[in-house]
Amino acid sequence: MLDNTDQLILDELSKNSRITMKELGEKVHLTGQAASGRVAKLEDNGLIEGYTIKVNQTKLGYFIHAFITIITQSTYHQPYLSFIKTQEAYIIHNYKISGDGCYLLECKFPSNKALGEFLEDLNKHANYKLSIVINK
Amino acid sequence: MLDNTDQLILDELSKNSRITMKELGEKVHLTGQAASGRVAKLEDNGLIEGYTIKVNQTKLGYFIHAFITIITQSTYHQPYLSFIKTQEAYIIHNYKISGDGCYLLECKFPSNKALGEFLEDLNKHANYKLSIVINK
DNA sequence: TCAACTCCTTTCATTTATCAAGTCAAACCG
DNA sequence: CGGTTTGACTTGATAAATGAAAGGAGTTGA
Repeated sequence: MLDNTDQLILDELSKNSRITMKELGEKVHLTGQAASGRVAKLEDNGLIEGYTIKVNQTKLGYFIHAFITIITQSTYHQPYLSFIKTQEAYIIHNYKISGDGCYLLECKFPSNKALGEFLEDLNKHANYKLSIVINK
Repeated sequence: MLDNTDQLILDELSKNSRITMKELGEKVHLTGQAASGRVAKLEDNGLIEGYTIKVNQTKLGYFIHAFITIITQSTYHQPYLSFIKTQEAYIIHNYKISGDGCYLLECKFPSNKALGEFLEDLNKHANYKLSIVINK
């Protein structure tokens, strides 16, 4: 269902999704038209979910990247879930997890002040453990 | 340094990085050439770090998405770092963190068997706490 | 006021994408 | 075996996007 050429196409598009179909074709030894057809199939199959960019969050002013493990006191998660919906600017992902905690929240903040205020509000709905990303 | 139009451009490219410059221009009320110029500047400034695709990992056969908190016994992290370099197929990100643990490892695995073997090898170099992603 | 700059638009030549046939090989089936 | 079907690719023609050059409008500062 997914041959070596398709794999190469995914690799190339991961590296540069704005490559022309002609160039992509050259890299995988096809014409642009054939490459384009392959890509269309990968989209139809749902393997390629979308085309996006990598944005440098630090240059956007988000200097803090954090993971917050959430432990909700009660079995009612709704207050927490409602809360984070109001904080979309800071939230990158909210993963429901098994293991130590109920959720793993990946966030970004412009300053310690913003982080502090966020944690204060968060604490009304859940307990947490904070991990700040230092690197990579 | 970054005006509202630039912000809109980043939003549009995040949603679809393969949009044509002409279409992008229409969305932000510029000509294609002007939009193209803006994008070139965003690239030069390093705000746009690259163009990529979102791949459906489940359809690629990676059914398990996990976060592993790493606690190295010794202060010497090299054995762990060398180990994960040999496991690139499974590693999405390796974040150095402050807080509970030394690293936060985001990984993907095709099966519980692969996960199990990975953890067994990992345990030779570090202790860990495993969280499996259930959702979102 | 003038010059230098920035940012945008217009125009045009070039490149790229797209659509419609047409080719080829493998698989299927009487 | 021969014929048909199917899937994946190529070729060729046309429409669309891109990139470069020229120029205009607004801003800044001497």
